[in-house]
Amino acid sequence: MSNSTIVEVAKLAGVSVTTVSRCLNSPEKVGKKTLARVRRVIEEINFSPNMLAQNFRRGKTNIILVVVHEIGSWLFAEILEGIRAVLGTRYSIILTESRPEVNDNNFIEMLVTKQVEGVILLCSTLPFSKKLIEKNKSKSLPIVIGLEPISADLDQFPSVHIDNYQAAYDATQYLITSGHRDIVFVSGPKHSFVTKDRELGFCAAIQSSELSLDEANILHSDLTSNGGVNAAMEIFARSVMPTAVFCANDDMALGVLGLASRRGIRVPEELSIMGFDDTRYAAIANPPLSTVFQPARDIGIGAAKRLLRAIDSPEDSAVKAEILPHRLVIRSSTGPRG
Amino acid sequence: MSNSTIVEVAKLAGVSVTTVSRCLNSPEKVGKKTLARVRRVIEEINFSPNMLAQNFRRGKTNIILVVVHEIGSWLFAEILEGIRAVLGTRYSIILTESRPEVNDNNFIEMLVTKQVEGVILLCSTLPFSKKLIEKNKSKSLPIVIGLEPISADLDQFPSVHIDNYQAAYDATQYLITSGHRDIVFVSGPKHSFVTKDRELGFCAAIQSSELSLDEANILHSDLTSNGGVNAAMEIFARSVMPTAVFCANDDMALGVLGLASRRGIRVPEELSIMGFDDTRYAAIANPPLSTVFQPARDIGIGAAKRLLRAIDSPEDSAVKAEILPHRLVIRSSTGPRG
DNA sequence: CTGAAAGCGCTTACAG
DNA sequence: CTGAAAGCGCTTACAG
Repeated sequence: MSNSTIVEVAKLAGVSVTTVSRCLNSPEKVGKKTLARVRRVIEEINFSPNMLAQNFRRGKTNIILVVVHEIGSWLFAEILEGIRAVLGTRYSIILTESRPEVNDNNFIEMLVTKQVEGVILLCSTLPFSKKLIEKNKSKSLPIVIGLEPISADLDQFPSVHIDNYQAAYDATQYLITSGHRDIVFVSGPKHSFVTKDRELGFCAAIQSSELSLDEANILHSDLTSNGGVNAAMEIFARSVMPTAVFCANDDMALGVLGLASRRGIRVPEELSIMGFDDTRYAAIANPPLSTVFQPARDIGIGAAKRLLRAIDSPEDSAVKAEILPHRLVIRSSTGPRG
Repeated sequence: MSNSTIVEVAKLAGVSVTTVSRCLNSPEKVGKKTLARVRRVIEEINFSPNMLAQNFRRGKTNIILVVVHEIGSWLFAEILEGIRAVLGTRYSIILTESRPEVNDNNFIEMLVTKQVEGVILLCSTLPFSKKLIEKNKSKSLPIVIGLEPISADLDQFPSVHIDNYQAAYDATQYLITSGHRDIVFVSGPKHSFVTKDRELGFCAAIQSSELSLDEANILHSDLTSNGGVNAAMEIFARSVMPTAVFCANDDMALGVLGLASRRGIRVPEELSIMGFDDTRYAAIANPPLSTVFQPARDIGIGAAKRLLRAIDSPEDSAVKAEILPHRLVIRSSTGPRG
């Protein structure tokens, strides 16, 4: 199939290859009758242009790179779906994971080698951020950031995310309003920028109430269910237990919830647990998890649209962050202080 | 960067472009001194070959297509990781989802248009299976199937998966041995080939015991937590409840578990619940979910290796299925009949 | 609206 | 071990 080339089509249609090429790429510049004839031939011999040759000639790869922290998570899958929805037909998407276990220091090599036309960053911690900026400078590689606020050196790029600070503030305030006085926040790794913002929001909410902020009430752990379990072990070992735990993401919260139930701690009577993300497992947890919803799909769509804009008109560099709305989702894992 | 070309390198090194090309692609055919000189120049001007030109010239895209049912699931993420681990450096991976909501009937177009060099199928229900076979015939497009047994017309392709029949048989037998007499199996959609095998295994185990197989004890639902909730609603509405539910995957089981707890049904005292896949949420469910482990990562690795073999030596068509081991993982959601 | 011709950056027989 | 030359399948000024 498709060993046929543009010259064959030209021959059969009795036109030049130039004309055939135009029929393919800018049909409006071709006479109606000619166009029809060429199209018929294309149809007949089932011709489709060799994309390899096109890419080469045009110097375009039609590839964009998406860097996620971890592909397995529901959140990223959702964002990706959004990205695909807008980029799907035009670009192929190459995925790279940024977590250290994945040996993708060939990341930069990818940029050179695969010659990607744009990058969407969905992760905060980049070992290679300087390199990236350098690339962006020298080759004007379009970059947009999604989901996470990012290190200061990357804040020159457009981004799409919720107000993590405010969201955490809201969630914390909800817990305070429910009567909780002793709330611990389980944050992510110290270098994580998303969770940093959420941590700040938590602190601010605590301080704007009459409560005092206890440093011991901020824990750092992995953003996984296992990380949640570990944090929970530390919390449950305390002589005086908090009455509420607010986790920086749902997976952690699910981990805390899991250990709580294994330890016979009643949720929410003895302990309220709040997550973040509104992952699909939050709703079916036992008890169903209260959490903060963020519009993952829209984040993907937004990021992709911005990237497209950046690619199509590099000069118009409206570098501003696009803030999407978040929403508290209160289910049964939280309640008034017991 | 890399506006430099092979001819520049040739000029600077005082050799022909042919030689530079050889240094890149078959250095063993080049004299040591020449090679060293050329390499120094390449280093100096930071040259890297234009992959677009290479691909075009070689007629290779270095792209393989992976079709998954749904990218968000832990299982697929794990398999993908396996695939990447073996294909990563050599190929870019394009992902397509096969679930109907995703409008990817451009799938076949992808094959033509993107000119992929191989396909890994991780889903059973293909609207386009005939087309695919046709392609495979006409262009000798290498195809391998992973995770799922597939429709009869596709069984000509190599595949990598567990023995789903036996795994379900084992799980069912475990439930029977635990004293359960009234077990319902929540299967996937009727056209799903994986769950069909599991269903058959379930039936066989029931029949090989002294129990009688009741058609009403086989339900069909979506392979999602929501599908599990729906199935559970039907089950819980029965005048006489089963003492065990075996779900075709973990997400469903988690859904059943969720509804059970909301309805105040004690698990496993009143109801044992068993899943399939050993998803990462199984371990932290409340109570932790008994399930069947399948080596997702190894499935990915196996499938990728086979694809590589199929690409590299098309003649050697050892079309046999590779069966990987499964394992029962008994946690707390199952127990002796109450 | 159409065509002849140059050229994109490589690879690969072929000849030596 | 090395090089001159053809060519992969397109696109794109340029000219008409």
